[in-house]
Amino acid sequence: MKLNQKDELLIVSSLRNAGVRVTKQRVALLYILDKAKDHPDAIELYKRASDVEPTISLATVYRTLSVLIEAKVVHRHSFEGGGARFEKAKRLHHDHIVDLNTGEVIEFNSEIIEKIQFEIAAEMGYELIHHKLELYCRKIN
Amino acid sequence: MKLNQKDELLIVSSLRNAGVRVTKQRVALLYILDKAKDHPDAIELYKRASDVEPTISLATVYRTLSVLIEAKVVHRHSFEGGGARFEKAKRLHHDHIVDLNTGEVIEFNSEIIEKIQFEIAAEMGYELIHHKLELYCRKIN
DNA sequence: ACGAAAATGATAATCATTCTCAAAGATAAA
DNA sequence: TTTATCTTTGAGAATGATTATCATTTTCGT
Repeated sequence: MKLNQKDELLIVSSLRNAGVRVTKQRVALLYILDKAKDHPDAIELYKRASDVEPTISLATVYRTLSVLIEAKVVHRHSFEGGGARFEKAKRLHHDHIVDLNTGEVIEFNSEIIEKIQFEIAAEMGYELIHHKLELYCRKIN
Repeated sequence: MKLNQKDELLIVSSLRNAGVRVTKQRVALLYILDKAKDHPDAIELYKRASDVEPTISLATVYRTLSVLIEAKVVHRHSFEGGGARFEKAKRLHHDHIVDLNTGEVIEFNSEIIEKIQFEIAAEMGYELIHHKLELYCRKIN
């Protein structure tokens, strides 16, 4: 699969903006992450990115993920019962519901919880930098 | 180190209560978990349990942890930047603040957040089974 | 105490992730 | 655009955590 010029420009400027060198492997991976509607693991990202840029290797997928996480462009998750999964950072923060039956991951966000978290951290003498909230659930019915 | 008879009886009945067979290795590990004030990883538990029961192996530490987690007697955590860490389940649920500078883990709990979580899950058509909330913080001052 | 079923230690195997290093590629300056 | 420097890459080896294997030992209801 080939990515169009408009997508390519956006991705390239994201990378520049993140202060990292632009390579075709990085463009392919970030493109795939941007397009993903789920939360893939490293192997799955490798497969998908290989379709765009066959010269990418698994080592580079891991290296690039580390770089993008460092630059806060990508988030790493380690939900129960499995390896690390990744997603491109979005404008607004969100947390996750994990369906214990299907493994599906759904996003949600709660202003109230976010606010209380800040208060709790402050009360205990801490500045909240970031957080993770995972709700492990089963579908009703 | 040797554990006294009172401790031993308590641990043995915990194991019986959890519906698992009682072995000296399991007693040693659960004793160590019960005594721990921190959140050790498997190797650290292996070291500490070896002191009580030198015949225990690392494989048995992992196996027993799985058994105790299945029985809901132990919780597994995977905080950012490190392997799995374990703690004995307590009466009341709690969440964790992770000090990004020291790695120290502090427990807290918030009735309000717990309540909102249930509401959010219900709103989205899910039954909340359990959850994980981790606040990554830095000490103020 | 007996016997079926389960747990154990030692070690091999697996799995995800990181490291190594020579070659290729990206960037900035000329 | 050519060059010089510094970074990134692929391939595969290495690592580290966790799980599986299997012969032997232990548990526990009878």
